[in-house]
Amino acid sequence: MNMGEGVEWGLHCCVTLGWLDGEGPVPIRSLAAWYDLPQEYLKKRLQALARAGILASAPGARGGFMLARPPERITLMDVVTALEGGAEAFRCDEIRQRGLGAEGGGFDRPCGIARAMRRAELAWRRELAAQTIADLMADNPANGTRTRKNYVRLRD
Amino acid sequence: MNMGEGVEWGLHCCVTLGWLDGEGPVPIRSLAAWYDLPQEYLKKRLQALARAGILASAPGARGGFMLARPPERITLMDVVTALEGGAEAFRCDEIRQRGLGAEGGGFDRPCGIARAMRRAELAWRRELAAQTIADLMADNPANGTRTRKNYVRLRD
DNA sequence: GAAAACTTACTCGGATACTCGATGTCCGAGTTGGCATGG
DNA sequence: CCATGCCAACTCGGACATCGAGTATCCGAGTAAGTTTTC
Repeated sequence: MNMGEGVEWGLHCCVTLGWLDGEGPVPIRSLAAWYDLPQEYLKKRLQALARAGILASAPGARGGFMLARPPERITLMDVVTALEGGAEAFRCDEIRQRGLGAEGGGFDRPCGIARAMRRAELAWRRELAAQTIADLMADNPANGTRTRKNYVRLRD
Repeated sequence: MNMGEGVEWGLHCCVTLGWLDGEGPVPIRSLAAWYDLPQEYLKKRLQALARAGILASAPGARGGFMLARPPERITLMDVVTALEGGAEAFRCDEIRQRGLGAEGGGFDRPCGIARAMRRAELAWRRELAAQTIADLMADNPANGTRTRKNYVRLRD
C-alpha cells in the first residue's frame, strides 16, 4: 500500500501551473528547479499527465507545460488516476475458488471480501474526486502571489 | 498504489479460522492447501497477523493458527494494518520547502495537498474499520457450514 | 530589406540502468503430543 | 501398568534468492522561435 512520489510532484506542479496561468508555457527546467526535483524523471510524470489530458505541452523554444483545462475542472482523482493507473489497490484473485476449499461450488454471489474492499476504495475515490486543483489554490492564495512574483523575477 | 496479495490471503484465512473456531488450531499446511497458496510465504503473512495480536499460534504437534479474539472484534483495518504497515499511502516529502520556489518562506500552515490526501485516506480507513470479520462471515453463512464440513472430512 | 538557412531551446518517445520492496524458498531451533520401550 | 525416552508434526525466526515495479538517466527525433546569412 504505497503511492509513488510522482503524485506529490504532479499535484504541486498542477497547483503551480494554475498560479502561473497566463505566463505562457512553463518549461520542465523551471519546474524541476522550483521544487529541486530530478528533471528527467519529473518530465516523465508530467508527460503522463499530458497524455491524460490534464496538462497541455507546447514544443519548441519558449515551450513547456500548462494546464489543459481550468483548475476547477481538474480533480485530485484525475491526477492520481493519471499517475498511478486506474486499477484498484485491492486485487481479488478469487482464491476462494481454488484449492480444496472450493469443493462444493456455490460461488454465484460475488466475493464479500472484494465487495468490502471496493466499498472502502470507493469512499477514498469519492473524497479525491470532490477536491479540485482550484480548491488547493484557494487554500493558500498568499502562496500564489508569491509564486507568481518569484517566477517572473527568476525568468528575467 | 497497490496492495500486496497477502491481504486477500489474510482476510480469507481470518474468515475461515472464524468458521473453524472450536475445531482447534489449524495448521498452515491445511490453510495453504485450502486456497492453493504457497505454504511458506503464507506462513510469513500469518505470522505477521500473529505478531499483531489478531491470530494466536499454537506450537508443537496438532498446533496451528486460530483467531486471537472473537471475529466481531477484528476489523478489516486491523488486518490491513498488520499486513501492509500503518504508514499512509501518500507520503508528503514537503517538496514545497525545497528549491527556488521555497524562497520567501511562509510555510507555517500545513501543506494543503497533504491535508487533502489525508482526508481521503481517512475516509478509506473509516470504511475498513467499520467492517469486521464477523460481518464477512455473516455475509455468506452457507459457505461457513460447507467449510466446516469439508475441513472435518479432509482431516479424518 | 526580405527570404532562406542556421542555431537554440524546448518536448516527445524509446531504451537502458539502478534500487528496493514484494514474493518465494530454505534451514535450524524450539515446543508439543503420541508412540515405543523398558522396568 | 507406569515412567522414560524417542519421534513426528507443528511453529518461530532468520537467512537467503528471485522478480517486478518504481526510480532515474540518456539519447535521437521533432518542433517552434529567434538569429544570422544571403541575395
